[in-house]
Amino acid sequence: MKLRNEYTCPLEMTHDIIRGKWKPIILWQLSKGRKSLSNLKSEITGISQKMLLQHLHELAEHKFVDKITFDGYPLKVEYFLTERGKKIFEAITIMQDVGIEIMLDDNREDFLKEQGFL
Amino acid sequence: MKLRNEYTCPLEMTHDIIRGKWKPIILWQLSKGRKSLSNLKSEITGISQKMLLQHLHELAEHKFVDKITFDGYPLKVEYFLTERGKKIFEAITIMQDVGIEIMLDDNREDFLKEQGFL
DNA sequence: CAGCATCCCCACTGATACTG
DNA sequence: CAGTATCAGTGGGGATGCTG
Repeated sequence: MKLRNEYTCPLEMTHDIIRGKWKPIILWQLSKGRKSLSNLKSEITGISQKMLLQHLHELAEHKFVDKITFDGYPLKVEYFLTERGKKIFEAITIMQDVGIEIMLDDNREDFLKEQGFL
Repeated sequence: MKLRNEYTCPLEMTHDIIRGKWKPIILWQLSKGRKSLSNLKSEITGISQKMLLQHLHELAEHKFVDKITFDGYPLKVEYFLTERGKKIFEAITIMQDVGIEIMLDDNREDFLKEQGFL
């Protein structure tokens, strides 16, 4: 995700970092606890490994997530939210709530029930 | 902003709507009160009229903002946040806070003071 | 002042194949 | 299982000019 050259407002900074298509869902999944790459890949429908890694790197670069690498085979890595990551997760929670509102407006009540969001 | 065909989670819905480069700043500005198009244009540094209108339309389409059109000349229109708009504005406030954190990490304290964010 | 139409570029994304 | 490299499409965003 390319950052702008000039910022007029800190909000723009955070937004540029979060804008990626899969960023919020990644943060959402990580809020549930530590996850391996393959965990995340199987839990996030439709994401490719490349995008997952790319977004994880960008989130890590700005300290929203961090990871632990374990020695030995098979390879083991765990990703998790930093304090900063937990903080914007609060924002993501609000987005989730609003999303439910929108889908209700859109008559997708059945989908929401089916998926356990209601 | 193109919406996906399939959603696995309401969060993705909200995110797709907010993703646009200028959406959060528009919402931020509107949180201060009703604004005309030219108000917004002059307050948001770098935005073109085309993008401003496009993003306002998309936000209106999903009921984050609404507008009042007044009769007579010169033309007068006022944009404002809906209840839903005020709700995600809470999320945007958090993003602003985190943005300040990030800029502090990045030694942009002087910029933040200069702009009145500290 | 508010709003629409067009043209163009580049960044984001996706698919696929390969390495430790 | 974790991670990198390359290539191709596409749609988001910028510039500009026109209309009521």
